[in-house]
Amino acid sequence: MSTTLQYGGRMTQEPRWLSDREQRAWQAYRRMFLLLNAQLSRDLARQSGLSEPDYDVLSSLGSRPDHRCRVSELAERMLWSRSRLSHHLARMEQRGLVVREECATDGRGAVVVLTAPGQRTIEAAAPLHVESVRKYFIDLLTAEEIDVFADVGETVVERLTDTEGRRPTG
Amino acid sequence: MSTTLQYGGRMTQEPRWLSDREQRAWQAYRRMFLLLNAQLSRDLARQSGLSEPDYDVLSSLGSRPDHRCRVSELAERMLWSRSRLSHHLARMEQRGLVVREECATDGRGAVVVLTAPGQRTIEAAAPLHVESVRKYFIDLLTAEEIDVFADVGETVVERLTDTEGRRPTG
DNA sequence: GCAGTGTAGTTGACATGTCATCTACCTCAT
DNA sequence: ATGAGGTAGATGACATGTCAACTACACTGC
Repeated sequence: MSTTLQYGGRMTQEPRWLSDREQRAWQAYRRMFLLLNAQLSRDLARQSGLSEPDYDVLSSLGSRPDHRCRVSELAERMLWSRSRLSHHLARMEQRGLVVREECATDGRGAVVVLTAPGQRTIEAAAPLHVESVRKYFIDLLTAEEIDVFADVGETVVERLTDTEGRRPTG
Repeated sequence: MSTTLQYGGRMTQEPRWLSDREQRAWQAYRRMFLLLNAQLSRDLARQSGLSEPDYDVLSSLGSRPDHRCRVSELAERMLWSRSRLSHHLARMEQRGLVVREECATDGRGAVVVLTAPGQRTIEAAAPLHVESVRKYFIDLLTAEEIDVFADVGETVVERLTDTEGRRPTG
C-alpha cells in the first residue's frame, strides 16, 4: 500500500519527500481504499454471491440498452486488459451469467450478452451494493467533499490517460 | 470497479440510488485508483524491480529503527492477512530482500528483518516512488484538496474499523 | 503439571490477474 | 488477389491473493 514514503536514508540528491500533510493524505487514501474495498467485497459476496469484478462486468452489461457489448469495447470501458476480461468472461460463462456470441460484423470479434440469470443477479445485487457504498463511503461525505473527490479523480485520470496514454493491453 | 451503480430495473423497494454528483464522485474515485495504481506499479517495476506489495513491505521494515518487525505486527500495520504476508515474505526471502528469524520472547513467533540488499533496494526505490506519487497524484492537488483526502480517508477508515471491526485474519 | 483454549505463523488448494504468445481475421497498398 | 502488418480474442505459464486447515507454542484454571 505504499503508506510510508519517507525513507530515512541518505540520498545523493535529496528528493522532494512528502510533507506531513501530504503524507497523511496519501496514507489515508491508501488505507481507505484497502478497507473500503475489502468491506464492499465482503458485502457483495455475502449478499449476492458476486465478486467485485463479477459485479462490474454484470453492471456494465446491464447498463447497456440491449445487455450486450463487444468484448474489446467492454474491456476499454472497464479499463481492463483484454486478457483479464477474457479469463473472467470464461469463468462467468461457466456460471451461466453471460454468454459469448460471434460478432456479425467482424469475424474476429465476440459479443458478450447478459443471460436471464445474469440479469436477475445484477438486478438483485445492485440496490444492496449501493447501500454498502452509501453506508461506508458516500453518506460519510459532505457535498463539498463529494465534489472534491469527483474533481480530483477526474484530474488524475486525465493526467494518466492524456499524458502517458498507457492502457492495459495484455 | 463498480463504476456503474444505477441499475435500471424495477425493485420492490426503490433503493436510494446515487445522485449524478455522487455517481460522478464514485466513478472518478474508482477509475482514479485503477489508473493510478497501474501507473505506480509500472514505475516501481521498471525503476526498482519491485511490485507495490514488495515496496510496502520493504518500506514498512525500513521505517523501523532496527529494520525488524514481528510478522503479525507487520501484518496488522499493513492491513494484510497473516497468510498473505507469510506467502509474500517467503517470496521476498527467496530474493534475499528479507530474512525471518525466530522470536526470542515468543516461541511461536517470527521476526522479519531487512537484509543489506533489501535496505539498498528500498533506499534506491523510495525517492523514485515519491516522485511518481507526486507526479501523478499529490502535485495535482491543491492544499485544500489534500486535506479533504486526508479527512475523508480517516473518516472512512474509522467507520470501517470501529463499527465493523473486520480485519483480515487468514 | 496438565488439560483446554487461544494465538502465531505456515501451508496447500484454489481463485484471480499478468504477460507473452498464438490464431484468425481484417485492411490496405501494390 | 495477395502479402504485410494490424487487431480481436483466447490461451498457457506463471505470480499473486484468499480461505481453510494445520502445527507449534502460550496462557489459564484447576
